[in-house]
Amino acid sequence: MKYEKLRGVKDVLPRESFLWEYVVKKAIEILKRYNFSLIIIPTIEEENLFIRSIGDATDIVLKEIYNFLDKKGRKIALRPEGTASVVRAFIESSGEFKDFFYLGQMFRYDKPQKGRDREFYQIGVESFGVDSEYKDIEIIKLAKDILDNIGIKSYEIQINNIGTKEDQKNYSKKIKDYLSNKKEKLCPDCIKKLERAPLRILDCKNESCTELVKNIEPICSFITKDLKERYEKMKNILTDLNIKFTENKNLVRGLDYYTGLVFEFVTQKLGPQQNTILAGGRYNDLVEELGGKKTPATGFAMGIERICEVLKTENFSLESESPDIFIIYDKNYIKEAFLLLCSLRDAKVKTVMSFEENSFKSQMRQANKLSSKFALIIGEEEIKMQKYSLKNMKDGTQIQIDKKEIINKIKER
RNA sequence: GUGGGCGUAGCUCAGAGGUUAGAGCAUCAGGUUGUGGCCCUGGGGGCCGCGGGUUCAACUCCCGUCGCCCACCCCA
Repeated sequence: MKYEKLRGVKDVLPRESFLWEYVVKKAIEILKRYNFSLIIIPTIEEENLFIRSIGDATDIVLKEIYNFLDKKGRKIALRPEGTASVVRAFIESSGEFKDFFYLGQMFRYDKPQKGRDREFYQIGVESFGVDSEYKDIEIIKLAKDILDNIGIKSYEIQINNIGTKEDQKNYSKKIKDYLSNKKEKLCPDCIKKLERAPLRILDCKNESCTELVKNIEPICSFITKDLKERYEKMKNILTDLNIKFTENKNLVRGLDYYTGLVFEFVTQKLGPQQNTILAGGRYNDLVEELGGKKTPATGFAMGIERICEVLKTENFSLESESPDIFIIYDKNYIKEAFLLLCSLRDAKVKTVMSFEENSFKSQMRQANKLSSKFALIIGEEEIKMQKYSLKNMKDGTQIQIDKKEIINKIKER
C-alpha cells in the first residue's frame, strides 16, 4: 500500500460513522432544548493561548501540544481542547453570546493507545456570565440529559469542589508541607509534582501515594465558607432532582483553569484507562486571565469515540436505514429505470438502483442485502404492458401498477 | 516519554528454512436463459507491513523501521 494514515489518526468508516451521526444528533437535540447555540471555532490558534489557559505545568502543554511554525515563523498549535478558543471568541465578540456548544476534532501528540488518538472528537459546552449553584446544576443536568438521550446507561457522576485559586494555593502548600518529609514513599512522578502541581498527587493511582494522601484533609472541606455552603446546597438540589452522584474527594482535573465545582462522568465499560466519557467544571478566572472582563464561566466536554465505544458494549442497534425501493431493470431499459429513480427521489422516496447492468438475480440479491422494503421491476414484459411490477420483499407478494400511477401508489404505502 | 506483545486475503485467524501460502466469513458469478434470503458449484483477491542482513534458498531466522495492541503516564 502506497499511502497509509498517519500515526494516531483514523478513518471512521460507514460501519461506525452511523453511530457518530446518531450521537451528534441526539446531543444537539438536548443542547437546543437548553437554548445553547453552536459556535464554530478554528482548529489552530496561537500556541500561547493554550499555554496561558491550560497551564504551563500541565502534561497537555508540557508534552502533548501539537505545534508548528507557520510561514512567518509564528508559533501555532492545533487545539488540544475547545475551552480556550471559546473563551477567546467570547472575549473577542464582547460577550454578545453566552451559552455555546461546539463539536470537532482536538489534537494531542500522545503515544496512541486504545481510546487515545492524536486526533479525536469532542462535543463541548461553555456557559459564561453566571456564578451560581443553579448554573452548576443546569450544566450537570444538561450533561446527564445528553447521555440519557443518547441511551448511555452505565455511568457514575463524580463531583468535587477544588475551591478558588487562592484556596488551591493554600491547599497546595498544605500538601507540600505534609509530604515534604515523606518523599521516599512517593512515586517518582509525584516527587516531581510536589513542586510543580501538588494537587495532582491526589489522583495518582500508585498505591503508596494513595495511602499517604488519605490522611490529608480533603480539599472540599478546606475551601472558603461561602463556597462550602454553596456546594452543600448544590448537592441537596441534585438529590431533589433525583440525580445520583458520588463525591470523589481526590478528583482534580488536568487543566489549570478550574475553580470550584469539577465533575466527571465515569463508565465501568471501557476499562480504567479510558473510563472518563465526559468531564468539566467551573473556571471563573479564565476569561480575565485571557484578557477579558472578569466573567464567571463553566462547561464540559465529552469524547465522541468513547461514547461510541460504550454504545457498542451496550448492544446498541439503530432502527434500520433500509431503502424503500430498489429498482431492478433489464439493461435495455436502464434509462427508463434511471429517470424513475430520479423522480422517486424527487418525491422523497428513498430509492436505490445498481448502475452495473447485471442480472435480475444479482439485483435481487442486492435488494435483499440492503433489506429494501420493495423491489420495483422494469423488464421486457413490464414495458410491453406499460406497467411496473412491485414486489414486497418481506412477504414475497408482487403486484403490477400502471406506469403513470407508480409514484402516487408508492407514496400511499 | 518508558516497558512488553503482535504484524499472513476486505475481516477473524491457521501454517512453515525448500515447487503454485491456506480455512471460515465477506465479495462476485453460475446452478433458475425474469426474481432475494437457505443450499450447491466456481471465480477474483496476498510484494506474508517495509528495509536490510544470514543462507545455495527467507513469508519463516537476525537487526532496524513503521504500524497496531497492552501496561505506566496523561486525558475526553
